[in-house]
Amino acid sequence: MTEIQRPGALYQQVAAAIRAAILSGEFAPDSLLPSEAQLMARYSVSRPTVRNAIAALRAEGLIDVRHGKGSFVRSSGQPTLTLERRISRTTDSKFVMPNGDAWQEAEEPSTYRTRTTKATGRLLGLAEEEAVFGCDRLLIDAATGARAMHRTLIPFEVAEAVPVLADEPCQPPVAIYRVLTQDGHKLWWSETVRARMPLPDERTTLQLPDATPILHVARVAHGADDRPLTLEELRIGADRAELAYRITADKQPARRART
Amino acid sequence: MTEIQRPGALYQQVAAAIRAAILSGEFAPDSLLPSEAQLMARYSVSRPTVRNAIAALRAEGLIDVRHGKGSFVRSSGQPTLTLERRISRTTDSKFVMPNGDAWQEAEEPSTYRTRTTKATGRLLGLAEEEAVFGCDRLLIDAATGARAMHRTLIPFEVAEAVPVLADEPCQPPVAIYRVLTQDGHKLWWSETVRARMPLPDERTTLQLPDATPILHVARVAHGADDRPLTLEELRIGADRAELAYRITADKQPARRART
DNA sequence: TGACGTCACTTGTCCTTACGAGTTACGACT
DNA sequence: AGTCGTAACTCGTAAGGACAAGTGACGTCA
Repeated sequence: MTEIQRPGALYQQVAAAIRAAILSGEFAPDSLLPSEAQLMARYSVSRPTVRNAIAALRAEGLIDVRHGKGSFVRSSGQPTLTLERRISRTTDSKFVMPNGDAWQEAEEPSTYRTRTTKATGRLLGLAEEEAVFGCDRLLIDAATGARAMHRTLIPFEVAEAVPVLADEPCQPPVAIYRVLTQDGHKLWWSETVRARMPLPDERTTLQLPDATPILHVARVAHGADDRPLTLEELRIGADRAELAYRITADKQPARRART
Repeated sequence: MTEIQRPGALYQQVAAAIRAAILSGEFAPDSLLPSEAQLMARYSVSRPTVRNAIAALRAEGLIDVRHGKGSFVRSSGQPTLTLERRISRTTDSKFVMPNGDAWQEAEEPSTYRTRTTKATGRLLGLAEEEAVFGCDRLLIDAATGARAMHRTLIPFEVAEAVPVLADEPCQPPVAIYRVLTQDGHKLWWSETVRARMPLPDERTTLQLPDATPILHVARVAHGADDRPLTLEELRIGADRAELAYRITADKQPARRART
């Protein structure tokens, strides 16, 4: 089991041996791996080689290393927080989101004026550098402790058409949906999901472990004429959260794929 | 601009300086960074320190390094392949998926018998180690060259109820939908989206660059009594693909969040 | 008994040196 | 003119040493 294979660089052989030992169950989840010194002796390699192998396994998200303690097999921990991306209406015409009341706001949401980037502008049907209201929230799931960054963007043009929004643009999403509906819009939403590695500031505010990507969800609320009204961005560590959608077949034949 | 900040380890200061230079635009996307030797001179540090800083930036997905050539600023490349996760029915009762005909199959799909894992069993409403049909496909997008791994799992019980499936279980998803519908099922689908770092074999078959997570989508087709019928898994590099969903408000009030 | 200091262990950082391997361009030889 | 080898660059791998910093246990001292 501790044998070293032929192919590739030495540190890759060491990494492959440790990886195989982990996947085979020889090293159980949450258990302590041999120390660097022990691995040096076990495979007869130098410390840089061992550290290089360990760095590779960290980048794969297989192990966690704690200064002064050692390397631990990461518990792949399937069960996570499932975010149901549905929106419902109650009988008294309020909007409700399945996970809505499980989140706690870590601090007062901060409102500000900002401008669209190329990406956010495209989603809102605006050019770059258009003025919008922004509202940032840091959400914490009460049960799991999972953290999420939430941002709402509202174009000035949309807010000005709805006095309640222009007056207080930083409201919870479901409240904004209600206001827009009362303004005569029949809402539907489009979401795009992306995954990427976090920037350093996202890594710290979301308290992410090594090699943990984030899910980046952009939800656009569409109203009359299918015009984009608001944009919500949700960023959450992919180690603890998954997204859930419901799909039903629509009747129109799909248009031809890109020409 | 080449100044080194105070906080943290030397290599982190170097990494922060380079990162700031990239984000400020001093180093444009796709441009060549200074070589390791030049960075050693610029910051008066040793080569391991420079390499450690570069390794940190690689893990963040900010740069790509090519052996013998140098380090390049990764073009953050927003525009990607958008996978519309919708399902439509044509007038002649076929099912169509928006991106369906843009994919090419890299090789013959392989059918086999396998068993559910804990995760796939849960999604199919089965226990662990239940026998199922499996069908793997490697898909390549004709336009962008993006690669995706696709797998369909069909429980024996479901296939046996539909002779066409038991006879030839490895059919395209839309064909399976049609067969199930002709068998009397009124279909709807649930999808769960996760992101994680790829395993080594996924890294190679999907040809992923460094620090690139994968999107892992599991789609379950539900039929009569909302019983799970089939499971499709799609794995694709998050550097080139994004998922798109459409949401409409449903009427039922959402149940209380977990107690 | 309690508090605290020390020590032995862990990983983190940083340096020096050496050579292997991929890339490119230049120049000499045919 | 064309071909090919070499040289000079790049990053990759590997070894050695030294010290800093976090952790936990043990033992001493009050």
